[in-house]
Amino acid sequence: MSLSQMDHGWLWDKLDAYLARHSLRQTNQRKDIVNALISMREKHVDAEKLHNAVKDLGLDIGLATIYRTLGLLREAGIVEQRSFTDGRAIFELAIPDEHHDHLICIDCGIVKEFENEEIEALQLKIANSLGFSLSSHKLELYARCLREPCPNRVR
Amino acid sequence: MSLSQMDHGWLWDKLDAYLARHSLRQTNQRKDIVNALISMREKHVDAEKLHNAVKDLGLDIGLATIYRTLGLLREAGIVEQRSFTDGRAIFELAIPDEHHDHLICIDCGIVKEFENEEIEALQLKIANSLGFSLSSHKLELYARCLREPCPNRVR
DNA sequence: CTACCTGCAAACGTTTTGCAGCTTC
DNA sequence: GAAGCTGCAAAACGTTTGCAGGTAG
Repeated sequence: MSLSQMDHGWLWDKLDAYLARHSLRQTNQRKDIVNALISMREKHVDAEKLHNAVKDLGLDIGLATIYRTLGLLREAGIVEQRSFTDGRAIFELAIPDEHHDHLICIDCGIVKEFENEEIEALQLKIANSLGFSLSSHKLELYARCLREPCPNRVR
Repeated sequence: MSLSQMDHGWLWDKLDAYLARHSLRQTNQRKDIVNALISMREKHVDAEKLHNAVKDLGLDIGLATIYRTLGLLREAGIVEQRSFTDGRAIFELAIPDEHHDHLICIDCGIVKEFENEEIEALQLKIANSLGFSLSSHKLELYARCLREPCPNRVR
């Protein structure tokens, strides 16, 4: 077992369990894609970025398989799917007990993560008061850096 | 001035101001699209629904113009663009001082609106503590009706 | 040997764009 | 009459799917 596999033991366990439960196969492509995903610096990746990361490891996997595997990982609860501003889907490892929300800079697009228990509690309360049981939520803050010009700006 | 135009005076003022400020033209299509948007029962519409509403008024406007006008209305601060679960863009009138967030039923897709000052205040605090000035936010709760089966379910 | 999986290319649904003609100012 | 605007059709975009061949269990 490689180092990165050790760091993410929960992930491989979860994947194995999901595959077994649904009578799906362990394939090299799936392992390679997960390894590429783990090794990426960026936490928020889209299918194309992941495809490139896989290629950079010298592997040749079709984009369709990337999409199919990301869908599988989402169903298995291993990644979360988001969307932010543009149309494309963004995926992120769903590390157990590490829920967080996102603040996105409207100048440079940088994504900061934060946690706030108070807001989480209020969300539960709101859903209940409307007669619903909360399943998940999406909270994104769009904001501008207080220092001008934005120090993260690239363009 | 029609009744619906009276009800939405702020909107026409805002549109006129935006058009003037950017040296853009007043056209029948733009007025017709805004009127169709105002007259719709559904608060959350996509481009196709709006296109159909326009057609139902006996008007013949191209889908491309619907998209272009919705983009203009967004830039003018007259509508807000969202996305919810599926890929398509959803638009909603951005009524001044009537901000709200959304709870979406994961069974039937019905959208409930809610407001919560406490959460809004916490968001401001969080953005500031991260060194940002909050511009806008998106909060969506995905939840399941407490009564089974979901009374809103259509399928 | 029976699912299941993959790569490829084609299809998909939504949104954008190039262009020729028309409208607004 | 110059600058915008529109409709149309075609293109673009990210994503999904059908299929023929390959692979895991």
